[in-house]
Amino acid sequence: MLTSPPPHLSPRKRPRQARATVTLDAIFEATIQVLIADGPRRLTTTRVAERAGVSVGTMYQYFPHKQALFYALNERYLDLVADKVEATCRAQQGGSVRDMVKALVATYWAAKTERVEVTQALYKSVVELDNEAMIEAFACRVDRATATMFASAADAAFADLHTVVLTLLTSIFGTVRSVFERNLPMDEAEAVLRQLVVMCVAYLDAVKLPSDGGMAPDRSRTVEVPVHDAA
Amino acid sequence: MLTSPPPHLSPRKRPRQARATVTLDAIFEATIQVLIADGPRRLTTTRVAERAGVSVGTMYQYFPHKQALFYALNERYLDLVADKVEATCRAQQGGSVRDMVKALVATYWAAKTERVEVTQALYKSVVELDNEAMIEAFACRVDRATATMFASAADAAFADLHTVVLTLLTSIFGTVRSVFERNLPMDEAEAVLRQLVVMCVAYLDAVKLPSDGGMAPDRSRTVEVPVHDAA
DNA sequence: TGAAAATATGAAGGATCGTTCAGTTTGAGG
DNA sequence: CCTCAAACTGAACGATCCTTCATATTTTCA
Repeated sequence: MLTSPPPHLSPRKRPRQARATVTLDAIFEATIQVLIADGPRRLTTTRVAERAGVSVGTMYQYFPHKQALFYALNERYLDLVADKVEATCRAQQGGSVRDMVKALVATYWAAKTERVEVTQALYKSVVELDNEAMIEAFACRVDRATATMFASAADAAFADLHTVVLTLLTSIFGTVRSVFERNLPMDEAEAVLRQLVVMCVAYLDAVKLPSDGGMAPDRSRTVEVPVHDAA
Repeated sequence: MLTSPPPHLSPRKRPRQARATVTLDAIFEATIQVLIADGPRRLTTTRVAERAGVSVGTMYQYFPHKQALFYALNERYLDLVADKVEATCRAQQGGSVRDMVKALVATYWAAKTERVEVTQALYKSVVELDNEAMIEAFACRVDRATATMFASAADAAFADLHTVVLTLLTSIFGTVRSVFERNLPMDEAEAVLRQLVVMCVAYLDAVKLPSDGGMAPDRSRTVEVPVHDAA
């Protein structure tokens, strides 16, 4: 969590006892289930509470209002995805560009397909939520991890790494989202994904600096890419 | 409009007099404005009517309920975008792959940036709408036009045109959407767009069939790509 | 011009939903 | 076991909101 949520969206209190944690998890899971079953419009505080097996009042002990619940839910999810991407990036340090792209696409796709309905439900719950800051924070984490990874590539270097990474991630995330939106059948979806890897590799090959005949980039230590705050 | 909307979402009646047409346009425009100013959650039948300068009852003469209004609004918009893409595809018949990609990206981007707030507002209004069929219809039109265009390319041919087009469009549309979602500053957004073109061209170059030394594809007549219904 | 059709009005009904709070139950620590 | 804080309950309130319909106004056209 790079940035804490805006004050009006932050939780009321944190659970101190074990049962409270259980309750919170139940509320989150119930929210997802109601979102899937009834859609965002029929997602009601009462319905969520009922499904979670708690009373409405309990929800309001943790969240000042419905929006805060949504916010926390999405934040939880994005944090999880960011974790996975970061792990992948770490694992691919020093590898080939092709492997990096493959791993990146696979990781993101896996994270989104693990529970397809959840992903689609969350895409919808995002609406009407001041989630600019949240997305920004997510993007920041992923940008940084990806840039660090590509900076360590064994077989390529890039002049404008920032733009390259931005393009790559925007297109990967966007493409995956588009695949979900179009509701493509599995076989076509997977075909597009495979092609996406081809596309990204071809792109990186097109924009990489000409290799200096044998002088491989120094990989003796990990290059940390500085945080670049987009104003 | 390839498919008519599901019965429960179709308009109640069509305007027969001039003033009715004016009213309808006012309602659509008001919907957009309220969507932008107040967000989808505060978008109320009363508010829309008020902004449109008509009474609530008038709205219900044309739409059986609020959702139908949303549906019609989005359908209108998508039809417009599809029109533009089709026009571009027609204009690029027989050109080079690079020009085609450039034109495609430019057209889609222009359509979405013409009124940025509208685009973002509509992205949000789409939620919670049985718009699968609508998106499917849009995708169908655009897929077909794009496939026809690329089939006529002067400098390349493709083995699996269907998959290539699907990949290309999914990534272009997805990337544009992602750019909007991240709210990138204009200069970065445009940089990504330029890179996107590079990316697509590199991809097409990577998957095109090896040119048969001088035997250019027959461009004497336009090849119509058959409609491919995704079951 | 006059009647029929199309269009517009907006107060009122009915239903749902978010949120509160006074009171109860449960768990932790001494 | 006792006490206090933490956690939980759910009926009730107030605020909207969607939709209808009886009525009024405007346009068409014979």
